[in-house]
Amino acid sequence: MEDRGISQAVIRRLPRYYRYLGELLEGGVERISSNDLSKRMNVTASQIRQDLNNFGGFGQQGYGYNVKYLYTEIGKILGLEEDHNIIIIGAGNLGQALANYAAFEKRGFILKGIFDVNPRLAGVTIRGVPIRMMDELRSFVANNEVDIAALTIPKDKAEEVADMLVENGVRAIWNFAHIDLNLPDNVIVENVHLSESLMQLSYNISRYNEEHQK
Amino acid sequence: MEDRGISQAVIRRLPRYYRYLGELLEGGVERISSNDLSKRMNVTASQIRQDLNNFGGFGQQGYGYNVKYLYTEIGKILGLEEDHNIIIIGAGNLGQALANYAAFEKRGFILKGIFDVNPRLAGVTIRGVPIRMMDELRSFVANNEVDIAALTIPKDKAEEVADMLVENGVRAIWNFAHIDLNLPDNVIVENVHLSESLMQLSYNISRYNEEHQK
DNA sequence: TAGATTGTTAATCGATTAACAATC
DNA sequence: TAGATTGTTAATCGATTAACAATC
Repeated sequence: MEDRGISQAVIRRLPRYYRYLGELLEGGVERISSNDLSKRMNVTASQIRQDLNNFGGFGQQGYGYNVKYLYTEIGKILGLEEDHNIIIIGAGNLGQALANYAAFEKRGFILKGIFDVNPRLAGVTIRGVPIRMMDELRSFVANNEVDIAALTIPKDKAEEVADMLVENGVRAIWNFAHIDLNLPDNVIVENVHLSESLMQLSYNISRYNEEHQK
Repeated sequence: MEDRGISQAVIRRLPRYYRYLGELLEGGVERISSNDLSKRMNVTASQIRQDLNNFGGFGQQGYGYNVKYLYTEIGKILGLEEDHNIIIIGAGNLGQALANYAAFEKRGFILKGIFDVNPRLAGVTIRGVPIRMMDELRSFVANNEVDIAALTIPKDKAEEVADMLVENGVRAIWNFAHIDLNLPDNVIVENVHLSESLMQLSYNISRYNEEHQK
């Protein structure tokens, strides 16, 4: 999945802008300049203006940005106006954590199904959604509109399951398995590799200790 | 926490090299050239060689890289040779998911404590580690060697807890709360913002749909 | 030795920052 | 109007890729 013109570096920053604007909105702040926002967020004002102007001119000279308006517009850009049907494959702790993450629904991510191999979980319900057995997955996906599949299963099953999902129409995968999925170009994959994040942390600890001759 | 000279862009790629080399090792592959590795990993051979040469010359002209040796060296760079004592604050699904993630121990991340506010979890044990109540946290941290604290608590408590941890000697935080922690420069923070990851996925879906006039 | 492949320098590309004219 | 702040162009900085001499 390659991209039109806007770099993923910019995209990765949008949710953070969105979060800060949401907080400002809650705090009753009506408008904000790129300069004030830049101080809060620890980025340059220039970067904020450059990033936003990839999508249009949301501000007004001499005034700044209307918080509510900008918040809404970034939400639109991020696709949070539309609903997304999501299923979770793997009802282990991580899968359940995602399933219970209530804030999802607020943003239009609607939990449609949870799947696992463990028969003891059959019929257990999370936020009103029953855990189904894996052998139902194929027909479920084929017969329901599924926008996003979150994969919280062991890495040795991930590729196989992902292929099957894609075969049956799923076009976006949120991948928590420790593997790089090999999928057609028209499938969008977002990886969350927790162990890699932890290793990056570990690296930075080592570097710090070295510098300070622990 | 700023960095010596090696960019975080490079650091972020190291765990991925490490993963691929681990797989090659398991597969019994003895040596590999930057070119072959680049094809497997979908990066340029040039980038691999540049990245590695930030840390030293691990290869040999005409031969390539010894898989076992390179794997070990990257492990050292990432600090996986030393043990890291880790505690988890917040024993919800996400906290439990991390606690149960057995592969951590293999990499030298040793679970020393789990904390939660919920009295119903008091004394419950995960992988031999009892869940303790939050009011014990301060003295636990003060009296035990804690290298990393994983924060899997709601965002409104995160800042306060993080401050307390740092006050009591914790120098590295793996932050899952949806907030940017404001901590001294000598504290290392690694953020995992799942909602931002999901929004990035959502953005890419929207973009794809637009391009194909859904 | 000839062939292969690294380590490293140089060239290119992209992203960030600075500057400022436009304009509210 | 004067002041403030954007949108946008230009300058800088950093990261990636290409090229190739060194060398195993």
